[in-house]
Amino acid sequence: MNPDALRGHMDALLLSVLEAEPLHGYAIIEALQERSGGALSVPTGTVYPALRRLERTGHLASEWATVGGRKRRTYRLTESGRRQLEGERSAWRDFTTAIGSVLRPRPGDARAETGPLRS
Amino acid sequence: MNPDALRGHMDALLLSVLEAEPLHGYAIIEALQERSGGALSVPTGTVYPALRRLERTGHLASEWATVGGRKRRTYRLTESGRRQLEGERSAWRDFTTAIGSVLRPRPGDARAETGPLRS
DNA sequence: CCCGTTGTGTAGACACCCTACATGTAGGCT
DNA sequence: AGCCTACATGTAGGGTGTCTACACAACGGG
Repeated sequence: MNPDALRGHMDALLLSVLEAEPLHGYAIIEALQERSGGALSVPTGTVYPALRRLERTGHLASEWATVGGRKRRTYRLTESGRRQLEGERSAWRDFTTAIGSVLRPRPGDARAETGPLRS
Repeated sequence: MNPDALRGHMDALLLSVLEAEPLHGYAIIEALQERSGGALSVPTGTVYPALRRLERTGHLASEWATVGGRKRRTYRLTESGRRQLEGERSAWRDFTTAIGSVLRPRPGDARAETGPLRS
């Protein structure tokens, strides 16, 4: 997966995996991989700063917890975050529609015509 | 359209509008707007450098032409560009599939349940 | 005792898109 | 004549979000 392609969609992904239940960073990364069928391998250096960014903008809130001697910072969606997620979803639809309509091959564009089409 | 969302998809867009016929930069920008139903307003400062990048990597070739006193640099797909376009299309499918499967709302995620579901 | 897994985090590099500007021709309007 | 819009190409510099690489730390198994 081209790293640049993720640009601007990270927030949507994070908000989406947190919609059902609060999770900590490490679990979020695993959830992204699992939900995408292994296609998404987001490094920690991307996720942790993004989570802090989303907390700073009020879309997430976090609490510390200790489980089995390990310290976790668990993030959950705020009300603002839920609204943001809806916006991201609609933006995603618009985005894919726009790009898709440009990318979709037009009839006659193929360099090797399949049909006869002669005269 | 969030500028960051376009990141990494510009090449695919340019290659795609050039698939059917060679075009010059200005016409490419108009074609992108038209094909996307007005959703894509890509500034010249994005398109011209991107076209040169694609020419440098061998996916495009260009010739100068003069039409009505105006000088145009007309770009066309190379064979390498056509192969690249196929790759970009398949990458786009993978990308939307991966993001889509994460973004798709799960049953039970809604904060306000519509059904009763009690007991 | 080392190593893999779990877990959080920062620093710096890099890539690419954007804003803003520079330059020039053609044609219409006043 | 002067001005404005459309057409047409291009560069410089800024911003910002993702990545690579690293640091730290606790746990459990071999």
